[in-house]
Amino acid sequence: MKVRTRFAPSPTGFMHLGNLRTAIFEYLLARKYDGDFILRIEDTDKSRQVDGAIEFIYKTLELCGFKIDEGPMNEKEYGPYIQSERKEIYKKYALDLVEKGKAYYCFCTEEELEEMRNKANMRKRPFLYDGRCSKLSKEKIQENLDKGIPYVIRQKMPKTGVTIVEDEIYGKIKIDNSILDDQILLKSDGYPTYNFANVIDDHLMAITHVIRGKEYLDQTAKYNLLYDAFAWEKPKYIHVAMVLGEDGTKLSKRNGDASFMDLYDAGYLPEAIVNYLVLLGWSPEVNQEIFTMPELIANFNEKRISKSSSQYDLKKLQWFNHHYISKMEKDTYLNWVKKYLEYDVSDKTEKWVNHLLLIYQNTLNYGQEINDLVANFFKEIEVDQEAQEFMESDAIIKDVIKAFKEEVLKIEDWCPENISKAINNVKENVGVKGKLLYMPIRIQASGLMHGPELADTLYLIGKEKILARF
RNA sequence: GGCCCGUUGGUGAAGCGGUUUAACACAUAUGCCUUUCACGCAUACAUUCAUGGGUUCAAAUCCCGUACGGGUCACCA
Repeated sequence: MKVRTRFAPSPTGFMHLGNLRTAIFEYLLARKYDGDFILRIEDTDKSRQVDGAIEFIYKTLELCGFKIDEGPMNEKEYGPYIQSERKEIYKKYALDLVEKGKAYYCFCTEEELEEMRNKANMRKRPFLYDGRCSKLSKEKIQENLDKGIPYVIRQKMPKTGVTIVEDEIYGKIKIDNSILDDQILLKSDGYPTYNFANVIDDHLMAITHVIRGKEYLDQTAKYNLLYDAFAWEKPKYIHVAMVLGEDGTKLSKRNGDASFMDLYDAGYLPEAIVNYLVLLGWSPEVNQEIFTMPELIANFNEKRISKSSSQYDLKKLQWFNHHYISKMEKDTYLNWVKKYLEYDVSDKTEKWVNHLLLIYQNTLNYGQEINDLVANFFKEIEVDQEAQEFMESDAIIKDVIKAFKEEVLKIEDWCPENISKAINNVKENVGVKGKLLYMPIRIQASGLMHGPELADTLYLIGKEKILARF
């Protein structure tokens, strides 16, 4: 049987890293077995719709390098791939279950349910629907239907026994049937519930492996009962533990935790993000951290997904990103990093800009950081206290400054090579070397004690400005 | 509260009964390199695997209890 996995997000226009990681696992599993990767949009809650969300999801997955074999924007035989367009399908299957006596109409109102809930609360018992509507006579049901009374369809759950859930990661989980609610399959607005739509779609779309968050582990008992009711074969379940934020709590937009797009906009490369995320809660058998997509596919083994949740660590992501940036081709790097440069460089030559950006390729952690790194070349000189103290630490420093200015005046072709020679001449003439030679020049020129290669720094500042500062 | 799951360092983690004095990586610290600054490189960093007990000649690895953390109990996904 052909392996088919699916990524099934809600169209909220927001993709947090836990979500993306699930997509990565699903994608890798599909590719590893030469299977299909399907995108399905779960929009059964009309109130959470966001315009353009589907395009957003496509864009995100595309940036990550995932090829979607089937989905709303490239439909195949299993469509439609948007749940709101499959409304009639769910209804048909829900009714089918009613027919078989495994589900029933429920006409209970919000108020009635509220009352039951309160009673349960008072007795400190979890609320379970008492199944009163399952005892309605055929005639009464028809009567209610004719009157147009709103209804939901609920699944009849067994009251005794246990349901076994088999998960590839967690093994066998036993769930007591007595805690299972007669779950709603079809809501009164005619839309299916998430759980129901999932089972129907996964079966109809021939999904073989369901990868999802661990928070669904308990719910899987209900899924299994549904598969049993239809006498359908169950997919393999792979529940994955959560990704926690940097503070160890749940990832959330509110906590300011980054989403994929936030990171992308800040200048994190998708391949770095993917590489980082795949190693959160999964480890390969080989001792290797940097992976290309084909390597990932070859090395992926769903059995090695971790049982415990893992904490997101920006520093490590930065390390991956730094690595990928420094490995970029020169031209690719320049085109990429220019998107993040916010300074006005219209009065500079392209040569100058490229030189500036290139010297930071091995330092840069993320695109937007270029603005911090480069800032000193766009503002007036400021000498901090430490630098000031250094300048006063030795009498010879004044001679270095003076000698260097003389050397600068002699330079005709202003380039890093000639600047290096000038520095060397100062070394010979004044008789200083090392820190005492380099620091005074650096501080006098830039105000800072650190920065890129000195000759490059001076070159970029420009001859005129240097002369003015010395 | 009931039920389910988890617990190896600041972080990601390997290990799954004996070549483990717990791999590797990030972070951190120190040093080296570069006549400066970064990059890079090297070294250090858990006497111990939440905790108590048990099984065993031998346990991070198996079993039980406890603690802690998380999840779940909707006409939300």
